[in-house]
Parts: sequence; C-alpha cells; structure tokens
Amino acid sequence: MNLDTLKLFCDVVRLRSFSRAASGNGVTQSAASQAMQQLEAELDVPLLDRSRRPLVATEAGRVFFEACRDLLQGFEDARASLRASKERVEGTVRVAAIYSVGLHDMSRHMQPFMSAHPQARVLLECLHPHKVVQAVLNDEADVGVLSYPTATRTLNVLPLRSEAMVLVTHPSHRLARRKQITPGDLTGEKFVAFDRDLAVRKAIDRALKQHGVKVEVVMEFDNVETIKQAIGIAAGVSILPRPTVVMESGMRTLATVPLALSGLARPIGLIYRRGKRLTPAVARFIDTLRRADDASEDTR
Amino acid sequence: MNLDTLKLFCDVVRLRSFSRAASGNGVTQSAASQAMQQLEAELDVPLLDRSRRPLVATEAGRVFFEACRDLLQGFEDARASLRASKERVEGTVRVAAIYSVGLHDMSRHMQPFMSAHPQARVLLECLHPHKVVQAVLNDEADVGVLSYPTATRTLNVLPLRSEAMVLVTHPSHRLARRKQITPGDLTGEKFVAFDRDLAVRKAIDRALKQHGVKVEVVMEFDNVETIKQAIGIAAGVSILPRPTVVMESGMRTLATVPLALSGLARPIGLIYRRGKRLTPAVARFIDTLRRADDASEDTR
DNA sequence: ACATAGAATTAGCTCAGCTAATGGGCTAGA
DNA sequence: TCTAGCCCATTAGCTGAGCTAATTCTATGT
Repeated sequence: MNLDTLKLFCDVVRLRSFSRAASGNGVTQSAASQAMQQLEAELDVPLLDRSRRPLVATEAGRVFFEACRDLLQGFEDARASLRASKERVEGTVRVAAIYSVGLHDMSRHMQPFMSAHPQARVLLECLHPHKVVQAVLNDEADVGVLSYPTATRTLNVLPLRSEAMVLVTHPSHRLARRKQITPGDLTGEKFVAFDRDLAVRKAIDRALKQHGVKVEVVMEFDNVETIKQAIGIAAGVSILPRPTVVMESGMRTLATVPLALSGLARPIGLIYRRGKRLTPAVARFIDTLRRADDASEDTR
Repeated sequence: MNLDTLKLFCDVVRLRSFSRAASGNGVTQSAASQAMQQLEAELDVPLLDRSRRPLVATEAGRVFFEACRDLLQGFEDARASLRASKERVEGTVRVAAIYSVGLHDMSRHMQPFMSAHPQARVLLECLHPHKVVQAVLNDEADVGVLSYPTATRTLNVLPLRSEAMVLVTHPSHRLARRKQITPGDLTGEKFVAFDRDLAVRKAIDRALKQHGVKVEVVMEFDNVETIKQAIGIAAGVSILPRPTVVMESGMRTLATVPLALSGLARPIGLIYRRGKRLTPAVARFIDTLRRADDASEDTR
C-alpha cells in the first residue's frame, strides 16, 4: 500500500479523470488505471464508477477519498513538523557543565559563539559532575564540560585547559597576606574540603599527602560555591581553582595565595559520545571553546 | 513512501530492534535496515540512534513515530469503515418505482423477499416516472419499476407484466352498470386524463384515435390517485390500469367496466443500468419480482 | 450512425526492494 | 581487560511490482 497510490486516487476523484490525474502525478494513464484496479482489488470494493462519463466515485469511494485526504494531509503535516524539529535541533547545542565551570566561564564563552552564529541556540545546564557524564551518555546533552574528565569506551575527551589551584582563606586569616606559602604552612589548618567522591578531592588529598601535609578537614561539600561560603564565615581554608575565586579575590571578600604544590592543577575537559556524528553547530561550539582557552591559558 | 515501511518503522521503535521488527513483518533484518536508511534519507532526518544498545528513537524519530502511529491507525479505520459500508451496500436494494406501482404492488412483493433474505434491506422510493429513470441513471437506485419502460444505450429493460386497462366511472354514471362497453360508448364523455407528457396518456390517446373516438378532456393529472379522486367527485370518467382500482372497485366507491380497446394495456417493466454488475441482493430481488408476476399474470 | 475522448488491456522492460552472506561494533561476563 | 555473542550495516545478486507504449474497447455528443 503506497502513499503515492492514495494520492493518485484522490486526484482521480478530484479531477474525475484517470488521464489528468495520471499526468498530474507524472505517470501514464495506463499506470493510473492499473493502480486504481489494484487498489480496488486490495480493498475488495469498487471505488470508482467508470460506467459514467465523466467517472464518479462510488459511495465507498467517497468514504475512502475523505479518509485518504486526511491521511495524506496528516503525513504532510508530520513531514513538516519533522523538518521544523530538524531545523531546531540542528541549530541547538545542549551543554552540560559542572557548576564551577558553568557559572563562571560558560556564559562568557557563549557570548562570542552566539554573536557569530545568531541562528544557533545554546542550552546550558549546570549539574553535579556525575550527572554531567550521565547527561552526555543519555544523549540529553551534546557536550559535557567538567573537571578531571576520563575517557571511556563511549566517551571521548577533549582537554580544554588546566586551572591553577590556590589557597583560599578568610581575609583576616594569618596566611592571607603571604605572597607565597609552602606546603608545610598548611599543616594542622582547619580545611573545608570537597566531597570524598569527587575527583578534585582525590587530587588535592594526593598532593597534600605527597608533601607530607596533614590538614584537619572540618567540612565537606560537593561544590565550590558552598565551600567559598564556608571560608567566608572563617570555618577554615581550602584549595580551589583560581578562576572560581577571581571575583571574591578582587572584592577582597576572600584572600587567595599562590600555592607551590607540584602537580596540583585542575584539568578542565570536554566530553562527547564517541559514536556520535557532531552537528555543525556543536562542532563550531567546541571550536569556539578551544580557541578561547588557547588564547587565555590559565595554567600554573 | 510505503505504508509497510511506516509500519516497520513503528515496530522498530516499539520493539527497539531491527531484527525483531523485521521478522515480525515477515522480512529479513537486512531489508529492515535498508528500509529504515531509505526512510531517513527520504526525510533527511536521523530517526534512530543506533549508537546505543538497544537502539532508541531520536527526538525527530519520536515525533515521526507518533505521527505514523496515528496514520496507520487512521488507515486501518478507513479500511474497516469501507468494509462496513461494503457490507451495508451489498445487502441493500434501492428501488425507485412510480406511484401507482409502488403504492399498490411493491410493498406486497417485498414481503416474500424480505422474509427470504432477512439480512437484506430494501429501500423503496415512489417517484414521478421521469424521476425514476433519473434515479437509476444517477445510480441513486439499483432498479426502477415503471410503466412503458424504454431501453436506451445505458438502460436495460426487463418486462414484468402487462396491466389491463379498464373504464373507471363514478358509481352513479350511466355506464357504470354495463358489463362491457364498446369504444363508441365513450364518444363525447367528459374525460379525466393523464398529463400529456406521460407514456400512458399517449398510449390511451392513440388507442382512442385508432377507434375513432373523441372524448372531452376536462382535467389532466400526473398520477392515478388524483385521477381517481376526480372521478370520485363525478368530474368525468377515465381509463386506468385495473390493479390500481381493485380496492375502490371492491368498496363500490368507483365503478370499473372492462374495455374492448385492442392493444391497450399498460406494460410494467423494470430498468437498471446496462453496465452495472448487479449485486446478489439486487439479482435475487429482481428474481422475486419476476416470479411473483409470472404467478399472478394480470393481462387483458 | 459516426466521431471523439478517455479508460481498459496487453506485452515487455526496468529498477525498487528483497534475500543471503559477510563484516563491524556494542555490550556483557569471565 | 579481553573475548564471546548479538545485532546492525553492507554488499552482490535476483525477482517481481509497477511502469511505458501500443492497441482495443466504450461512453457520449453531434
């Protein structure tokens, strides 16, 4: 059962003529005649009364004509809505980012992309690190931006930059004025840490242990914002990526001190599904991100 | 664009599997794969995300799936309603009859047909003679029953019977008591005639003229009932088919006298479109009619 | 009755779409 | 991490559904 046949049938009924309907559909009169006979055989009902000139649809033919009309209309509608949704998705980039990157950097990087591609849409969602990975795996996001990205069988990684880690303290803290500190200065300090299951926590712990430093963990949080608030009420110090505290540092609400802990830096990367064929919009978005981070490298 | 392909697509989405959908539709996995690729190419949109196992529909795929679902449902509905309408029409006989036959005979003939074929439906419509022909020509009736039927290129005739014509008078008329009359007895009588454009009028005029009789036409009507009413008020006499006045004759409200006008009789016949293939129901109905009229022949 | 337009029929061909066989990529379980 | 198994993609080759061209048949108007 072919939609072209149904279209042909509708035209035959409308035009009351096989030959005109046929030429209208780019086939011969013979083809139309055969198609209609086959249709009638398939449905086992005479649809057209050929004993009159010009031919007319039978009762059944009229019923079927109405139905076909609606059917074809419905199909065209579906096609149209598909085209529309395609346009929409084509120009859309769905980004899942961890809080600390999303809140500080993404909006900044998105500006040049948006102005360069006005037809494109960027959907940014800030999530817990684990959720970022899940979102990309479930194809709820085209790309994910997170720290300490790890490639898997299904995920590709594109390193973006490496963020320097600094000591962050309350402005009145004894170390706040120091130009530089050594690992040993931190011994015994009250420390506001990341949650144990975060990669950044493990990296910091490893670095401290490597330098033989032992701190007193007083609080644990899963995001930078809350840690900053804790430092703000002088609950302790912490080690955070520099880009996440530039604003507070500038406003003197928090103090930052460069840290000489070898190998401690937070790598930021971009992940996407390995198999996935990237749309032009997504490809250009990734390009924009890489370009921006190459220009303002913020390592060490 | 094939409905089978759309069905296959729906099954693929539902079952989340090419191979299961394929075997469900009686084709190989290869065929399904090719069909889906072709569908996606046709619509220029990826409908299925094959990079995950089990596969899932893309956003566009889900949209199209919904549409296809409705489409296929709609088609099946149309098919079903077609089947239903076929059944209905199959068992229906649409009869168009002239008043004088319809009112007196048809209901009588229909009884045995209906009881023999309880599933059948008979629609009887009583019309003006010209309208009877039109109804059959326009396929608004399967068969027509009328007097003086004439075959044409498009109409076949099946003679049913020939009705004797009798003189009909008011009971108090001077000729009412006569056993038999000769043509000459009618000379100068006030006469209630059929309309000039009716075949029966022409037949009566021809017969009277043939016997050199001249009557005084005082009224003209296009149907037997009105003529009978006119006779009932003693407006004049008339010549009518005997079957149309048996009741009035029995009740002595009108008088009937046998008429010796050679060649004057009203033939009743059945007409149907020449090209038309008669349904079993119509064929059996015609059969019933012929049988009944053979049994109770009412000629001369 | 004839002419004409338009549908049915027929024979033959072409390619859309199928199968069978094979190759490649997820995914799971050791 | 490696491997087995399942599932989809790909390819080559074939078959018949559906097309065209040519002819015949039929309804209708003159």
